Amino acid sequence: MEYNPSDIEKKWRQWWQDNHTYQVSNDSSKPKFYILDMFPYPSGAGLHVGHPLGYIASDILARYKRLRGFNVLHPMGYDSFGLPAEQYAIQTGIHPAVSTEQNLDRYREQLDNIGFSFDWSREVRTSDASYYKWTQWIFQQLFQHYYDKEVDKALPIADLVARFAKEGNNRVKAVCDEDTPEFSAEQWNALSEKEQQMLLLKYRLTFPEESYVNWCPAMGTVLSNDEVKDGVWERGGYPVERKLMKQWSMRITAYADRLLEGLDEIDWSDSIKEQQRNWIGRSQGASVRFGIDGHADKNIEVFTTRVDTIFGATFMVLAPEHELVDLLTTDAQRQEVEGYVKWAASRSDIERMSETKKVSGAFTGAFAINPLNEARIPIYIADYVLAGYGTGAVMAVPSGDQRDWSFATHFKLPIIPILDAQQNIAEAADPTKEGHYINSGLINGMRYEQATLSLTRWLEERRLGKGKIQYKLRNAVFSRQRYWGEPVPVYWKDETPYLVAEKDLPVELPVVDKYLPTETGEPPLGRAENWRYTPPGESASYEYELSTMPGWAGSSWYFYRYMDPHNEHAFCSKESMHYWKSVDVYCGGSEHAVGHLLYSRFWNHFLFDIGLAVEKEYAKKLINQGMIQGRSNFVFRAKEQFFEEYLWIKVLQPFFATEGPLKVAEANHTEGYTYDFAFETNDLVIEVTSWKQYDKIERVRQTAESDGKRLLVLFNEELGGCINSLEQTVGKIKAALNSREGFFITDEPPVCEQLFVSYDLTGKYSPECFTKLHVDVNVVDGDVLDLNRALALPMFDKASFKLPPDGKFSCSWEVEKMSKSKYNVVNPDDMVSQYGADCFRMYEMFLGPIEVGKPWDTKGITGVSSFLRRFWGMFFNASGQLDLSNEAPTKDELRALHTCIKKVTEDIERYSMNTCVSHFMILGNELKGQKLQKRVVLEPAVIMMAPFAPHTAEELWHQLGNAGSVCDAAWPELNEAYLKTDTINYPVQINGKLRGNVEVAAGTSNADVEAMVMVQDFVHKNLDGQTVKKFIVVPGRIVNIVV
RNA sequence: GCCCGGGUGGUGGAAUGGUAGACACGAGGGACUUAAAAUCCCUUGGCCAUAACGGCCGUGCAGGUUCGAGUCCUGUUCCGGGCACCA
Repeated sequence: MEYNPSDIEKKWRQWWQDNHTYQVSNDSSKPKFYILDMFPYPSGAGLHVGHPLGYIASDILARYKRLRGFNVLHPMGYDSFGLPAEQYAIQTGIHPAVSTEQNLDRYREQLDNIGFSFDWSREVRTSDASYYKWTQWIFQQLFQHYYDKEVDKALPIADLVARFAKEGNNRVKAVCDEDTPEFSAEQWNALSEKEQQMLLLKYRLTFPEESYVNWCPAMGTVLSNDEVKDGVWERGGYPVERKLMKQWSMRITAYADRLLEGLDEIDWSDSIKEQQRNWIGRSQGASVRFGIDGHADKNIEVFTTRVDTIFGATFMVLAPEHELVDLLTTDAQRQEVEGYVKWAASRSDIERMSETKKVSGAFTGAFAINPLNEARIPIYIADYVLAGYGTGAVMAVPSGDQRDWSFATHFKLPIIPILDAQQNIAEAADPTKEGHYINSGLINGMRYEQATLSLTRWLEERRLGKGKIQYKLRNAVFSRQRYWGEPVPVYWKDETPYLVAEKDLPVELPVVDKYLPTETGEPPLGRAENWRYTPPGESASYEYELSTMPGWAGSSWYFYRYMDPHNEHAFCSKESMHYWKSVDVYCGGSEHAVGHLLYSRFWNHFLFDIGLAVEKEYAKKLINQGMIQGRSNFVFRAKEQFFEEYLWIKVLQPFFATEGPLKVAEANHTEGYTYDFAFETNDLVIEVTSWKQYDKIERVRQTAESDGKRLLVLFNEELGGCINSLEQTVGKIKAALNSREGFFITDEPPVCEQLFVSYDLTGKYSPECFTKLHVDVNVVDGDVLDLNRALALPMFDKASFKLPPDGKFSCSWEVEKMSKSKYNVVNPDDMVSQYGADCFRMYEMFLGPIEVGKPWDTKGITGVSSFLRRFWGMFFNASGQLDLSNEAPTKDELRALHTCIKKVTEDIERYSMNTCVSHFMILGNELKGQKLQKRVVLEPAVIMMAPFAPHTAEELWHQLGNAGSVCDAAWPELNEAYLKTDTINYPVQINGKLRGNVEVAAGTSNADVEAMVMVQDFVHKNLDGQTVKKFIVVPGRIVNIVV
C-alpha cells in the first residue's frame, strides 16, 4: 500500500474530531499533567515554520504523557490584543477586532494542518469581553490590596483603612511610595474623602503615578525604546522626547524578594533565572544624604553599594531629569545645562547606557557637601545616570568606578586613591575591595567589611544615611495610550480614581471613529462619544479612565482560564484550580524571560496571597525553544559597470589577445573623450550603455563623428539578452571592425531589460557591478534558482540570466530573521502539502535541540520523508496487503527494539526530541533487509512513533486491528534483560591515546581484563618496553595504561 | 555598554569526564532503467602512507586541572538573545 500522507492525515483529523479524541475532562481518576505553550499573538503574516517548533515539542510531550497514563491538559488560545492590529487599524480604518478575527482563522487553519492534540473547546482569547472581564476583575483585586511587610503578603486595603482610623500609619509596615507622610489616627480621620483616597493610592498594588516615557508629540503616543533611534521615531522620523506622564503602575517592587526567592523552587533554565535576578537587581548598600552648598534646606540622596568609597567621591552626578537640576543650576551655567538637558531628553535609555565611551555632561555650577569630610564637590549632570534607577543621583568615585573615572578624566576632576591595593588608577579605575583604606578619614587603615560597618553606623547615628536594600526593579508601567487593549475598569471622580462596580464588568471597548489620539492628546478612548460611567446609586456620570492595559495583562493569568474556560462566575472555579493546580511544563521563547515570565509570576504570587491560586509558582518547569531564523537567498542584478567589465574581461581581451593584431584599450583609458573602448589600430570605438539613454547615445555619436571615429553602440539589454552566447557579441564586433560604415546600432527593441548573474560568476567582477537583491526562497532549491518558477515573479520581468557551464543559476545566502520583507518566510502549509504533517513534525524535531536557535533549511527533510516511507513499507507486501509475521522475535530484534524503547523514553523525558527521531531511524535501519517483519516488534514501535507522527501511527494502529485511538495505547515497557550483551568491547588507551580494542566476556573482573590486555600484540608494540605505572579499568567502559 | 546563551566535518547535529563526528543532508562511486525520477548498495573530518597493516592532526583561540577534556577551571575572540510601551 502506497504511503499517502495527505489522505491519511485528512482521514484521521476528521476521525479525531468526530470522536472528540482530544477533549479533556476535569474529572478524572488519572494523575493530571498540564503542558502549556506560550500564548501566541496572531500576527497578520500567519505562522511560519519557526512558530510551531515549540508546539510540536509540547504536543509530543503531551501525547507521550497521555500514553503513560496521565490526564493531559494541552490547550491553545490567543493573546489577541496587540499593537500590530492597531497599527493596521490606523492605516486602514478596519476595526482591530475584524482583522484579528481573520488572523485567528488563518492561525487556526495552519495549526490544524499540523495535527496538534489541542483541546480546542478550551480556547481562550484575551480580546473577548468574556475573558477580559476577568483581567479587569483581577486588576480590581490589585487595586483593593496593599502589601503588608509584617505578614509578607497582600492584604485588603480595607484592613489598612481600619488601622489608619485606629492608629494612623506609623506602626504600619507596608510597601508604599517613598514620599508617604507619617500621620496619626486623628490626622487621618480629619482628612477629606479625596485626601484619604490620595493617601491610599500610595499603598495600593496598582495606582496612577508619574513616570518617564518616550513621548512622540507628532503622533500623540508613547513609543518603546526600540522604536526610538537618535531621538526620533525610527520609522516616521518624528522627534521623541522623554516626558513625565501620569500612568497606571503595578507595585511589583513589593514582590521583589519573593520573586527572587521563588526562582529557587522552579526548574527553569539558569539563563532565564539569572536574567530575572538581574532584572530584579537586588543590591545591598546604603543611602547617603549630601548637603548642598548654599541650599541648606535641600539635600541630595544617593544610593551606593560601595559606601566604603565615600572619601574618594570627588564630584556628584545627577540625571538630567533630576528634580533639583533646575534649582541648583547657577545663572552662569544655565545655558549649558539647559542645552544638555534638552539633548539628553532626546535619547533613549538604551542609547544612554550603551554609549559609555563617549563622555558627556554639564556642570551645574553648584557644589555638594560630603557629609563625612565636609568636602565641597562639584555637581554635574550626565546622561549615564538614569532618572529611573535609584535616586537619579550618584556620588562619583573615579578611582573605583570606570564610568566615573572616564568622566573625571574628561572633565579634569581629581581622582583620589582610597585603598592601598588599588593599582594604576592613572590608567583606569580599580574597583577592588582588597587592602587598607587611605585618604579616608575615620576608616583609614581598615579593611572593607569593617569600613562598611563603621560608616553605616556613623551615618545612621547622625541620621545622614542608612543601610538599605535597593532594587533595580521598577514598578511596572501598566497604562498604554492605545485603543486595542483592555479598558482599565476605573472612573475618575473629583480627580480621584474609583473602581467600576463588579456587577458592571466588563467595561467593554467603546466604538471610536479613529484609532488615533484625540486632538487634545488624550488616548483613543477619549474619542468615544457618551462613554461615561454612572456608579450604582448615583445619578451623576463620570469619565472613564482612558488608557488601556498592556499586552502582558491578559497573558499574566491565562493559564488558569484554560482550566475552566467558560466559567461566568469566576476566573476559574476552585475545583478546577485544585485539580490542575499549575502548569507542569511551560514551553516558549526565552525572549519572554523578563517581560511575560516575570509579570505573570508577580500576578500569580498576588493571586496566591488572596487565596485564588494554589501554588506560589504557576510553572514548575520551563522549556525555552530557540528561534528559527530565516535563510535568505540573494540574486545579483547587473549594473551598467558590469557590462563594461564583461565586455573587457570576457569578450575583447581574450578574443583579441589570440586574434591580434588589433589592440583594444580598456574602458575609460583612451585619451580625450572617454569612450568605453577604443582600438589602437582601427578607428572603431565602442560605447556600452542602456538603450534608454537616447541623449547620451546621440552625444557620443556626434563626438565620434567630429573625432573621425566610427562608433559601435552595444546596449546593456542587448548584451544581457545574449549573455550566454559569447560568439554573437564577438561576431558583431568583428563585423564592425571590418566594415567601413561609421555607426552601428541595433534597431531591434531589446527583449531583455535586466540581467542577473549567477553567484558563482560574480567573483570575477568588482562588487560595484551588482545590486544584491533578496529573492523569494520558495523559488530556490539548494541555493539554485528555479528559473521556470522565478520568471513568474515580477522582479524577474524581462530578465535574462548569466549561467555557469552547468546551467545552474546559483544564489548566495545569509541567515536573517524570518520575515516577509526578506522573502525568506517558509510557510508550514507548504511543507505539509509537500511532505505531510507527520514528516514536517519529525523534521522540525530532527533539526536539533529545541532550545537552540538555527536557520531553517528544508534540504534535510527528504531523509525524514524516506524514513517514514520505509517504516510504512515494513507493514505491507507488494500487493499492498498488511503482511506481518506472528513469530517470536530474535535476540537481535529484541535488543534493537528495547534499545529504542530505552533511548526514546529517556530522551523524551529530557526533551531531546531530535535524538528520538534518530533512534527511530536506527531501529528502522536495524530491521530493514528482512522480508517479513514481526508484529510484536512493530506494534510497540507504532506506539512510540505516535507522539511524533500521529496520523501515520493512527492509520497503522488501526491496520493492526485495534479499534480505539493509538492515543490511548500503553507506552511499551522496557525490559533491560534484552539489552545485555555477552561480550564487552574495551577500547585500550595508552597515556590517553587509543591504541586498540580488546573483546572480553561480560562480567570479567578488572584483574582478568588487565591480564588479557597485557598479552595483546598492539599493547606490546606501543609500550615499547616502558614500565606500566598505572593500569586503569573503568568497568564496561574503557582501559587506560599509564606509562 | 551591561546581563544571558552558544562556537564540533561541506551542512543540521550526536557524545552520564571514558573509542569525537551517532542519525541525517550534501557530495563521490556503483546497481536497476532505453532514459529520467524513485529505490537500493558502497565511500565520505583533514593530512601522510599503503599490496596491506598503519601514522599524525583535529571540537573558535591561548593556557590550566586530570590516567583521560568537546565536556571542568582561567583568560580571550566571534556570533545570537534580552535591556522595562514589539509580542
